[in-house]
Amino acid sequence: MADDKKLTTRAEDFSAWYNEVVLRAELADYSPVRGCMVIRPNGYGIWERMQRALDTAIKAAGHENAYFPLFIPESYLHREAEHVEGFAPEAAVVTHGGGELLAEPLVVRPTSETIIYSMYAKWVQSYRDLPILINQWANVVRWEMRTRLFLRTLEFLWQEGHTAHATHDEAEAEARTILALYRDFMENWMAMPVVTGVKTASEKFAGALRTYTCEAMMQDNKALQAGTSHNLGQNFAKAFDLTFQSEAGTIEHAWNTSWGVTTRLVGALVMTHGDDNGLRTPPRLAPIEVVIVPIWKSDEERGRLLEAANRVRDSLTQWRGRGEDPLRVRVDAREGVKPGAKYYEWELRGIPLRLELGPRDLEKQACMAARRDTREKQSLPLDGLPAAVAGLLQRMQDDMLRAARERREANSVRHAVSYDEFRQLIEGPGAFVYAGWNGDPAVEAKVKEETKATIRCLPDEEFRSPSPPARCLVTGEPAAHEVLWARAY
RNA sequence: CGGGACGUAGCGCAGUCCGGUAGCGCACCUGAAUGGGGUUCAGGGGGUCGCGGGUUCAAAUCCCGCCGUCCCGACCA
Repeated sequence: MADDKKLTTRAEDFSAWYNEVVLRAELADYSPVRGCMVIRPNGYGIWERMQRALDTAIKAAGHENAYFPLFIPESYLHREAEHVEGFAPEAAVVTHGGGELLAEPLVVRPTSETIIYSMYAKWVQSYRDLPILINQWANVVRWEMRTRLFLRTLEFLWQEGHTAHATHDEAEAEARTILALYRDFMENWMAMPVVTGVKTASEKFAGALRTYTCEAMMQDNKALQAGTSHNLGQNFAKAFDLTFQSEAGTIEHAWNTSWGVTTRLVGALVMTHGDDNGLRTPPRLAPIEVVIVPIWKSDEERGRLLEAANRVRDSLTQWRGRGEDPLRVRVDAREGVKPGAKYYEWELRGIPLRLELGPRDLEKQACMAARRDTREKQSLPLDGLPAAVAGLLQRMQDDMLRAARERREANSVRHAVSYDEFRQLIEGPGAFVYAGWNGDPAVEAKVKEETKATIRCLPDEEFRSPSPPARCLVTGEPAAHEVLWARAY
């Protein structure tokens, strides 16, 4: 039946809806190996846009790209006590090579701190060799028990930055700089607002001094950690003899940071912006921003309309009103597929703007423009079309961020007055709930146990309440912090 | 690893209780008409019914064993 074509609605079953969008928008597919994922061209195109934007920003912040090996000697993981505890259980280990049992097993990197800092140790002698600011684009493997397309796969793609500095303050500034960079990307490219802040001890990266996070709210009101930046202190420098001679002549351990974002961002995009018709992509991230659908009835019309559609495409792609960022346009000239079917398909795939061009439009020297985000249609004159389209795309970009922010604020509670009320909020539809915390890990654990909610972060200044709660939500003791609670992916 | 469900065409499923020639929808191929929001009609291709064993004249169906997947928990970007 025609019902096969319909998506499960978000309200009915968010998880089923999410999987359907990812599969049917051809972002990804399941691989023969459980928990791994094949990223299809449509999904990889979005990831490439993300990569390009992030890579540019990371380089502008003074970093260079390099590449370190996939295999890490197993003993490296064991050098930092907390790190091995965090990652050994989910490590994939190679025991054989060339048909022989290996003398030392090789771990497929779950993250590259150990291999990278062991190399930095060779490269650094003097404070003059610092800072080292390196980023790499790579894949990593973590043997998760349960997986989910894009959000948690056994293998995933990411960028991981690894820096070494002469002082704590410099490393701290670096970690904060990257956090701000991530937030800028998530908000201004992905149109996905995030709350930034610092993780609690129980939620921080294994081996870090402090972990900073970007927390996004998905449409089912669950939180998703979209990116992290760690001040590693001297923990890895001590484990890998990463030392330098200071200006004063003393031998010091370097201070490290590491930070990364992953293909999870593609999943975050779907769960932030998708609707009951499929994916919505903010124009800046869309591999194709505009699709032109010519409409014809006869062969004579077909030739005329295709020619017109190509002319419109050329006028858009050749326009330079956006500097070195030409409009990304595609003409859907397929025969045997009705226009309506094309509309549904491009909507499912999230193309921001559709231009319908039929005989009636051509007579009026106009075309019909349909926004993916609001599904509003308007007629645009072909004269001056590129500037109008670019303006419309920019407005869509802004509107999507605003809408996502409004949704988050509508589902955020500045602070719960009682633990009962808190539990009701968290166990109900779910939300971001800000509350007072006395700083005791036991309280954190108790709430997690009872409600499945975790402290997402101690939010940065700009996210805190104007009048923060004075008391700990659970114990009633004076509150040491205001924290953000949520159920999370 | 604990609790639950499922495994039949590329995808989604019915058929299993009560054994008797392998079915439906979508997708795909051919032809014609159609074409401004998922076209219609006609024809067609595609299956060791997860694997192995057993019962039976006869097994997708009943019995035994194995394997795999998904969902709920513990772990996580």
